Amino acid sequence: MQYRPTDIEPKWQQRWAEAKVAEIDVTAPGRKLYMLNMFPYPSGDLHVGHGRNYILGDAVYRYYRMQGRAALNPMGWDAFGLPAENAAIKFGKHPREWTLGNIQRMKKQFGRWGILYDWSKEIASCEPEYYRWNQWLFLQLHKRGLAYRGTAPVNWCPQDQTVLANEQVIDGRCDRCGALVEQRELSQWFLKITEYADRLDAGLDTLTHWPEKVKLMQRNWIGRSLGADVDFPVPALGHPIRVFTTRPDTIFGATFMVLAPEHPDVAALIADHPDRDEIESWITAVRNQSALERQEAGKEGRFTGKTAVNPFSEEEIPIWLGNFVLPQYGTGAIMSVPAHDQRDFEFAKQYALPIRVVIAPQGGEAAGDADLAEAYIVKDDSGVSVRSGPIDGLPVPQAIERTIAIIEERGIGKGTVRYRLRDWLISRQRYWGTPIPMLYCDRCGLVPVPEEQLPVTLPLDVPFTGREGNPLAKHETFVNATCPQCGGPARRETDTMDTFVDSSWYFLRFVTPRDEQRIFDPEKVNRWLPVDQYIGGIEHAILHLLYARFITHALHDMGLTSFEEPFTNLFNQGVITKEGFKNPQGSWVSPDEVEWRDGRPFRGQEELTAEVTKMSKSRLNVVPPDELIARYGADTERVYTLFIAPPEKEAAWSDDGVVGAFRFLGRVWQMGQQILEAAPTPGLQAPTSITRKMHQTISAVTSRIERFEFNTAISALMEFSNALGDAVQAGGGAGLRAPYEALLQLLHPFAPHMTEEVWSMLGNEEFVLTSAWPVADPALMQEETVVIAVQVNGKLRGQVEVPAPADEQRVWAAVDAHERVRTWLEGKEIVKKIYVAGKLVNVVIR
RNA sequence: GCCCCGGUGGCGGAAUCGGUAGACGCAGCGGACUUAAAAUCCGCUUUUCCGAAAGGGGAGUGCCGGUUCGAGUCCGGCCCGGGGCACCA
Repeated sequence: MQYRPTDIEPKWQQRWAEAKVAEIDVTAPGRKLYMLNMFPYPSGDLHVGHGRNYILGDAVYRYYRMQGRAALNPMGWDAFGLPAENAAIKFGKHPREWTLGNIQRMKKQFGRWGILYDWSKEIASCEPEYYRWNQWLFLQLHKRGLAYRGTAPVNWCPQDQTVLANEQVIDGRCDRCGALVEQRELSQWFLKITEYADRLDAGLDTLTHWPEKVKLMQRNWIGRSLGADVDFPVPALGHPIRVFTTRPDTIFGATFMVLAPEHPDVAALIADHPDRDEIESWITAVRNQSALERQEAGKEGRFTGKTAVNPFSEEEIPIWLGNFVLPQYGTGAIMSVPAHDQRDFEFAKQYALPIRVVIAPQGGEAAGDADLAEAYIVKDDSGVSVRSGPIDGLPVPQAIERTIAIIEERGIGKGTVRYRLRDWLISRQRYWGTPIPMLYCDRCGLVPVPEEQLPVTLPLDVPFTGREGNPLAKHETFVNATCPQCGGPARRETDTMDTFVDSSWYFLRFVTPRDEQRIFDPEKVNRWLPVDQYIGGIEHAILHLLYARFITHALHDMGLTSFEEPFTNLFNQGVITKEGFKNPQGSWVSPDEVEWRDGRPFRGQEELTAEVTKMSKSRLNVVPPDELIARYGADTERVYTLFIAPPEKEAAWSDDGVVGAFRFLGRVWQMGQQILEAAPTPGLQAPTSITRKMHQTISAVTSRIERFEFNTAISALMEFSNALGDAVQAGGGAGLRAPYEALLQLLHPFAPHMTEEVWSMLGNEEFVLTSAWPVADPALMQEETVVIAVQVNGKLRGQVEVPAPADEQRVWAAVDAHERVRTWLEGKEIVKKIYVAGKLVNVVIR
């Protein structure tokens, strides 16, 4: 019988769905395992690039099931968001309808891949039964001062007509639509993630099973800096201006001060300046610049005409305004040390401000003030302080420490830790999101919606006319409400929440998804969380994972959970790439239209350029799974996807490469038919070499799955299958049933349908419910012979085989018995014999 | 600019501890089966030299140097590619 995946796959998929094999009772006993793939945004059809994430997760889940773990593997939908709204404007379809339709299609696709999820726990963030808890969470945060309304310069996307979080601005552009982001001063809702900056930073040290790369990205994002706050007296103001510096040791070199144009003292400083109007218009211009424009403008500044007093050198230093000083970081004011900071150096050169060298190389001469071509920057003890009074001669680290001590003794400041992290802006002026449960009452001001009135339901009857701001704001019955405090008229908040709020706690909801009384059942959540294995794309390394960690810490502090960190093991898979084609105008061309001439791609007269990029609809380089499955089956796609490359790496999809996986599965299938046909021969054992290979393979595949090395796990299975195939070829299937069944078991997480079918043909009970993971016997893994390499002067001169286990006597006997090797050794003095791991021995001669 | 990660055949990649580099797969070449094609199966496949063959020699993991009996793997210095952050004081 031929291997025909299309005949067998739908049958098993239906069987698994009917038997609800992945449904798990969260109160059932057993050693728990919480597996989770990041829940997707339901954007529509899935392609093979998306498949990698889910196929990988399913393989791991099936493996742990076979290991007997009580495994929870739920799935849901990150269902709010901008694309649904844009689709509504474009196609005239309600975002809800569009979203739910996509969910149905994607769910079907998961089924066709043979992926098992516990659908009884499905959640969609756009449903009131989910987002009411989003609102509840917001109220708890508000109660604790962790949600607040504040006015701040914010990122505004003119295209999407909404504000963006800092995390959503990439190279000064909106990460959704690519429009240049503008700065606007707006009153918005924020979550106070900065309150947790220190714990989010310190917590990274406990995440020992997270990729170093992700932890590093988070660490950089949080941006912890140690330094000092120092007050510089300003006679003209009557109060000092506080600066933050990470290099207090260079304070004797601080020859001027620079304030951000937004600094609160600026107005007072320039009040009597003769060119006040010019300075003010310059400030306005700088404030209206986007972050990108501000940087591209280069360093610009204005002199306020006032001075501050350097508290260490006691000199009067000029106070400048500078576009390169950020209002949001530190105190919005800096002491400038041009000799030892490149930015200050450039500013000093531009405006001819004094430069003073106060650090010299250890054991060397300090550079002359006028001689520097760039700032001299040393942060370790290869630099020492000079011309710095009480810290003269101290290496940099000690000089920093000493200076902070002096600052604190004199009461003019203190050692400080500062973070780059800013508060999380969650207001969105969009319709398709969770309404923020707040009211504006003319009499009582800002009033939270009482918990018992939740959910604040998102009205469905709104018109989608296009770009006129948030349609919610025009919905009369939504906007007009009653104040719960005074009973008077109130206006509802019409901003909705950033969808990253929805995804910052969804993994907690999966345990008790239908609980109508509370956000989750703490007892059950404390049993199942943290998530044991979280799997998703590297693009979430900062945003989602940082927000989820923040909310989990906050819920812990509310006494709702016993854990602070949500994800114990994290795995980030790499993207799938494919060749795409661009015409000379730079737009993408469908591969169907490409003609190859002399090995170069053309469309008509236009020569195209080929580019390997991330698989995506817009680049016209997606491979839809349907055709692939119709031709080769889902098992082939699964095996190929996992075999293609190490899963954390980027991988280029090759249509040619797929057949290798199909052939492999076909051979395993064919072998099954032969074994089935073989006459039963009682007492006949598999050859020792096959048994040994079986145990070696069990051991290899087990450890490789646990380490997420699926590509080599599959290559080990191919090797075993090749060896078993040779044995079947040589002696028929008789006696090979046991190793063959082990092969099926090991292959099952990767190719569940085919292995299930053959398993049942062999007369076994249903695989997915009953089959256990095989165990390797180390004693039976040992090779019977050990190969010994003989080296002379570092050159390999021959190999001899020694019966295992190899000992010295046997090695020399084997060398003697090997004519060629013996010839090499004759007359030479043996210097050293090295035994390695009891396996390979080199005899070294000099 | 700062930080991080890589560089191995025509290609994807393998090589738990420093121990026969190139497993496994794709593509390619040769062959079997077939009226033919597809499918399938078998063999070869880093490179170069000697040899009719069996077989044997040399070189080889981005470059230069070091440690070691032995280096893709460890150390130092470069070159190239990718990613993250980006005026964060």
